[in-house]
Amino acid sequence: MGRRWVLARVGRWKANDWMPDDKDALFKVMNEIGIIGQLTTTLFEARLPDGVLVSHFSVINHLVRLGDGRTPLQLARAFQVPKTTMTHTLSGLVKRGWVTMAPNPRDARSKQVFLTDTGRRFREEAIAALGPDLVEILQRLPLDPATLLPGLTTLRQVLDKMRESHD
Amino acid sequence: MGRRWVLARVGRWKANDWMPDDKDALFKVMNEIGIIGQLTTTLFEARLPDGVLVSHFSVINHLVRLGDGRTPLQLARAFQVPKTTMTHTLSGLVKRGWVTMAPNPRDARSKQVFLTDTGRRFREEAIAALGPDLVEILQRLPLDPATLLPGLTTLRQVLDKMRESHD
DNA sequence: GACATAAAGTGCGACATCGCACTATATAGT
DNA sequence: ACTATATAGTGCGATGTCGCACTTTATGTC
Repeated sequence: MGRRWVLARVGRWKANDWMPDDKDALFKVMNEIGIIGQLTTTLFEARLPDGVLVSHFSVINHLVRLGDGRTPLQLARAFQVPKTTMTHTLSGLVKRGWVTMAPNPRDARSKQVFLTDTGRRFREEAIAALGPDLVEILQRLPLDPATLLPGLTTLRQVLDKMRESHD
Repeated sequence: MGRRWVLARVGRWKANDWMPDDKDALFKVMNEIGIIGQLTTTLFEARLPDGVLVSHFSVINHLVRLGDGRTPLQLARAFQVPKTTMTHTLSGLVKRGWVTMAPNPRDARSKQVFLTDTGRRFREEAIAALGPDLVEILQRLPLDPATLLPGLTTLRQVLDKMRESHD
């Protein structure tokens, strides 16, 4: 189990004691996002079968939505993880019978990843298992999550672009 | 190095093919948040000295802001990590000379964590090193980050409350 | 005060992440 | 075609995260 740190757990900063307002606000936003991401991962992972990680679900989900037959490297790039990490994650999926690996007829260096029926079923069940939590959050949340989406998407796109232009 | 997965890297879902609108929106929000958290961690860690993690900065920052003399367990709770993880993180801080550990005079089972001058200086430098990135993000971001803050804070509070009431 | 129970910290082992280096294959330049 | 370079995948080792169990000390009960 890797993961789970955040810039600084525990909210509330005295604004402006070391940063101008806008930098301070951005830092706080990133901080809150880190915490929420941490809590979300923990929450979701608690709903998955023992030993199954968000990484496993994410890959299966990706294959269901965008189509299987992808190569491991394509998946590694899609998730922005090193290819060694993807090798490891895929080996777990193979072990559980959720995907199969086949040689890529177009390129003998490469492989293709295919979903199995069991794999698709795992995704359905994981989504169903998460449902009640989403409902509970929605019940407690005094705002429409859709209102947050545009701003977050914009922020993500900015960060993505920066990553591209920097490395 | 632990962590770094997100519900599903790669944006764009066909809305509504498996979830009602509001659940779908919430899922997307959590997804974006996971990705942003991942990118933020990577970005910040690239600005820290080699081998220094966000966890190290977070603990030092916490001690500077809320005062040192805390016990390891208090810190573990503040960051929502197991106490073994905090032991490990603190040992790294001691090794680098950024904190010292002293027996707690109030409770012989326990210790207290104190900042050193070097530790405070590390924090200053880390913040300074992150500054240019924050500026660049602000320049590229076509919105005021402060507008995102209330919604995110609300969402975090809801998730925090749920965690309390569930375990 | 003696004793059961709880709490603080840590050693250890399991496992995830990821950099490095290596093999096998593809592609480019001549 | 031949050779140099680049790319796909994986083994290995280092390190972070975290559950379990253990030691030491505190607290609560009689």
